[in-house]
Amino acid sequence: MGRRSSIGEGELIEALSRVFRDTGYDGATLSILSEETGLQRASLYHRFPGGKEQMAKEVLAVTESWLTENLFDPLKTDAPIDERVQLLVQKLDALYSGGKQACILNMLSSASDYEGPFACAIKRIFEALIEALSQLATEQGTAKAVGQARAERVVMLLHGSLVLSRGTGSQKPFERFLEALPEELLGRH
Amino acid sequence: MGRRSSIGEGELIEALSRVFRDTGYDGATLSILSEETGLQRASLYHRFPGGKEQMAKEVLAVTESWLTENLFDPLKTDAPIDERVQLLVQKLDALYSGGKQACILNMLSSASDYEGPFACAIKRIFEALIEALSQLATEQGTAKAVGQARAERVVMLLHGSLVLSRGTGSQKPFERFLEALPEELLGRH
DNA sequence: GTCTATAGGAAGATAGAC
DNA sequence: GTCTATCTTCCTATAGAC
Repeated sequence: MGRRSSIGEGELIEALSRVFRDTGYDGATLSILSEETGLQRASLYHRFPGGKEQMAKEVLAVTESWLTENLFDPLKTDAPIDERVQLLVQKLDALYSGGKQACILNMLSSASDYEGPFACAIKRIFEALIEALSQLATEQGTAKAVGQARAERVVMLLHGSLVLSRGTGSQKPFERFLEALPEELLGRH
Repeated sequence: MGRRSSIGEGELIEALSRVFRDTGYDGATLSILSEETGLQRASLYHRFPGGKEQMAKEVLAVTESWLTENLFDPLKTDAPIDERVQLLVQKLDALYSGGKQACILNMLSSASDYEGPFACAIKRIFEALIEALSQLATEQGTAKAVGQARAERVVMLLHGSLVLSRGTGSQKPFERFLEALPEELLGRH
């Protein structure tokens, strides 16, 4: 059990996520992680004996379950399809702060020792995201293959818009993506 | 003037580009850069007194002029539009090795001290790319705003497909992007 | 469970011989 | 223009007190 001024488990992972998301794996030094969590290096090692690699792994694990509970599952209600697509738009807007923040999946893919530790979780999350969108896309009678293709395209547009927004220093690409999302996913041109 | 066994200017920048593209800015240590170029640390500092930051800057500068000469300008011929779009597809396929390689713009955007040194060049290259595609898109009588939007979308899809291909460990997303590119850019649905 | 202190090594960068 | 050798700083990780 923690002492009085300890940081909570939730806030801890959240702070680590923020650092990995903003600086990437190699840029996330223990000094920064220590500063942002308010814990000393040694305290971080007590909580994560595996060091930085374990921290990133747990961040990814929490990200995965967070997305499942707060994005994928809420999209599975029996509310009208347009309502759920609007929910998707709002959630993505909040998740990436209107395009100001990068995606941790992209940032952790850039790890120099990428082969192995994160690849599996990242792949799983990408596929779960596509699957969730695919279910939305096919619920109005659209053929499965078509819905799947649209879902994959939306995921491409999402991450491409984030890359472009960061690269150009403008939130507009992400905003335009969000605006086009319903048409892209449901195929109403 | 160089000695006999020196690496050429072109190969030097090429080797540096490869490292930055594959490992990101923070992951590109001087040890790796030294190993991949065949030059010792001190030799690299003789050529780039500004250190790693100057190396990345020059890599971006060369990337920009390379793209201008080998991609943007060749698209400005008076050949049939479909022929030029096919050229674009081929060039992109080669540039990213069929989706196996990441984009250096995305990888250098992830630098921990991103503010400043690279932001400007990266932004310029993104805009030049969009502009080049926009010209292609509007040459068949399409409205300027529509062509611009399509060009931006193609750039999003390009980078999104690269992110997705790396994240899932499959070249298919990039391949599907290349296949859809002509329709996306010219709007023939 | 958190801390201070420190080990041990790799990072970026420089000096000076050739 | 390239090298070996070195400097300083920062890194990851551990030891041990509280």
